[in-house]
Amino acid sequence: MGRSERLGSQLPVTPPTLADVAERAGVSRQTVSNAVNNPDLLRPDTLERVRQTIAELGYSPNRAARNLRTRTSSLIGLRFAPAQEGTANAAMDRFVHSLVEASEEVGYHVLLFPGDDEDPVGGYDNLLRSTAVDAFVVTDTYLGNPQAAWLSQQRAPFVAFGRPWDDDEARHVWVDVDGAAGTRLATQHLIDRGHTRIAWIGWRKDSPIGEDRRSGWLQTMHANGLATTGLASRVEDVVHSGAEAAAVLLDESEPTAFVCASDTLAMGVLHTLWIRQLAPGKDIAVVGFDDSQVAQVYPVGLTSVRQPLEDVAVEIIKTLRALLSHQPVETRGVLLTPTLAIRESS
Amino acid sequence: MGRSERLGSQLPVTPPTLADVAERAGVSRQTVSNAVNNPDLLRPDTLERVRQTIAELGYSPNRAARNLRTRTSSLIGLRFAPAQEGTANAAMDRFVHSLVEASEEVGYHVLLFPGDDEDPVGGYDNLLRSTAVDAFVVTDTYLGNPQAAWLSQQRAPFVAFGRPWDDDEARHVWVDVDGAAGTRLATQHLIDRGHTRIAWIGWRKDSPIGEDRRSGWLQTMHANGLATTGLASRVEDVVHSGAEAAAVLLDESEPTAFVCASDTLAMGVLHTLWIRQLAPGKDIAVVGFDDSQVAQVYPVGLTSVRQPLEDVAVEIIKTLRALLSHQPVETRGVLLTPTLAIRESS
DNA sequence: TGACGGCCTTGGATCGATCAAGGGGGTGCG
DNA sequence: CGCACCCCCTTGATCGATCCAAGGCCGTCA
Repeated sequence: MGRSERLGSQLPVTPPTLADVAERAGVSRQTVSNAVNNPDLLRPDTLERVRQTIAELGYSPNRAARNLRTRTSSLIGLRFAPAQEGTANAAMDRFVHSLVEASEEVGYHVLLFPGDDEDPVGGYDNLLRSTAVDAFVVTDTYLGNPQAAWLSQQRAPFVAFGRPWDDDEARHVWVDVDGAAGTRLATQHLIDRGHTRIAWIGWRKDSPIGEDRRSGWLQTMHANGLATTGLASRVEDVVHSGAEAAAVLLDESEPTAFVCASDTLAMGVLHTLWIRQLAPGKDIAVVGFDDSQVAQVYPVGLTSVRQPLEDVAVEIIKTLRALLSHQPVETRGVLLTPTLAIRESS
Repeated sequence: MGRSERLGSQLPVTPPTLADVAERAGVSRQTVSNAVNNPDLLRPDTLERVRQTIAELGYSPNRAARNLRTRTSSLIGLRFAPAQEGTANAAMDRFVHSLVEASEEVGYHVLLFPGDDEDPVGGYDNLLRSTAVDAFVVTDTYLGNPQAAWLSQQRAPFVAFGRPWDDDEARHVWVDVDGAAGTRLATQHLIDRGHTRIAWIGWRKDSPIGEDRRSGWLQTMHANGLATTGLASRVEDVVHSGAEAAAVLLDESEPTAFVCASDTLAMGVLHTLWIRQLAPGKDIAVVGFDDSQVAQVYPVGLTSVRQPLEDVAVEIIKTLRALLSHQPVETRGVLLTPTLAIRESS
């Protein structure tokens, strides 16, 4: 029902209140409240009658009133930063959607607020002080970002997407994707395809995420008794850096395959291959990281490590609920394993 | 200040209320309220005193209480759908960020909720009934989508991003980007580069957006006295369709340039060029639409029409504010002009 | 008959900000 | 001197749901 009825009816100027429902159903306000929040307390027939009236009137509890009384908002704050121009990093889009879906499942909504590099905690502070959100999801836990520490100190409930790499003191809960496992997958995949000289193009050494991903490549190479000297390069995360690194590696070490820390870098590699008339997937294999739209749309599909962002979102919400209901959180961190989206480039 | 003080202080278990501030400042609650909302009503010295106390206590009005009393939420609802896998359409990401920024400027926040093709108005209905949001921004105004009509009927305030193509009855306000102007820019750009045989690859005829973009190409060609017969193709918005269309057009009509309705299709064209050993930008020019990350990251930078999403967001918020303050909205629709991001492919 | 438990009602207070009306003190004017 | 008036501030009621405590009604069982 609902559907056609809703299409036909028009919302009154002021929506019905709990008292309206109570009067119409011939019960007390308390009973209506119970029908909504503690159905078990009602006798089945009364419950049915109240529910019917609720449906007839199209009643829905006023959020503001409920929020005020219960001191909750059912809102989760998320600082929304757009993907950087000129990179292939499109993870945010998919993650946000997953988070919105997962939140909805348990009655939460996602509230976005802008970020400000000048005052990284300002947005959080405002929302917290005005009790506009119940909790936060923090996504940018990179080196030196004060948000997690600050939120912890404020005793604000939050879950981080990303490990507290640099901070052994951190006591907050987090969910992350095992980058090393991703590059292990990628490297093993290439080894299974018969490659032995597999190069790594990653980020600069000050990126713990980059070093983590690199370690997956390194481990797998060694575990398979393969040499790695002269096969690794660390550069900026921009296309032309990836292209240059690939050119140098090809000249000096003659790899037959590349594993990259990002799709952006992988695009650089593909560019170099194109210039040198080398066919990706045939002459040289390439694997990227993030399974961005670029990887999916590039004419020679780019094999890429795909983060299980849907699962990350579900895990985050699950943790958040435990946190908010003051249940003891059993594990401080959850590490999920990515998958490999295999395409023509490998 | 603020910053260092905030970092040092810890939020109390329950934040200070208006009454706390009032007592500490030696004034009444109403006076504090006025200090926040109607500073003009206070004598300068009183105002200063109250403001100082507010700063000392770190007071911020409780959202829920304010929302309840004023019957507003300062929240704008946006249905968040992720970019389709396998396409290059990354506009949502940038648009959402722009909207979040523009909202913040005027004291609004963006609330995301998931979409459901089964029940397209369900999410809107819930939020509306529970008075959780003040207004909506509707983005998917494609053919046959009942949202705009439904919201209009409910008298729910909303602004659409996208024209009501198919509905002459529509009386709601909207903001849109002039797609035809975009393809005019693209086509003229190619003509200026000396091209005369410029092909069009667009979407199927049932897409009004596609037809709009196509008309820009057509107009510009004719305005310059150039022939268009045999130079147009309408296909699905997937990479391989673009590739096939390009192959056919190259064989049958020998164009020297392509204007595409999307970056996805443009990628298809680039693929065909690659197979045929034709150099994009040298042998054949290509222009896409949307300035997606793919266009930016593709090794041969793809020239692409860029929608002014920041301006769209600002315009939407401006309109929304007028709508909510019951000011007469002077114009029913606003049409913004895109720009051309010129890269190596043309 | 009385005690008891299940189910509902009643009345009130509460969350914290805002609205609407009212009060006190000073000034100006007849 | 008295009254009107304005400025600045205060007071009580209100938004709608939830929480709490007390009690009523009815049927069952000892």
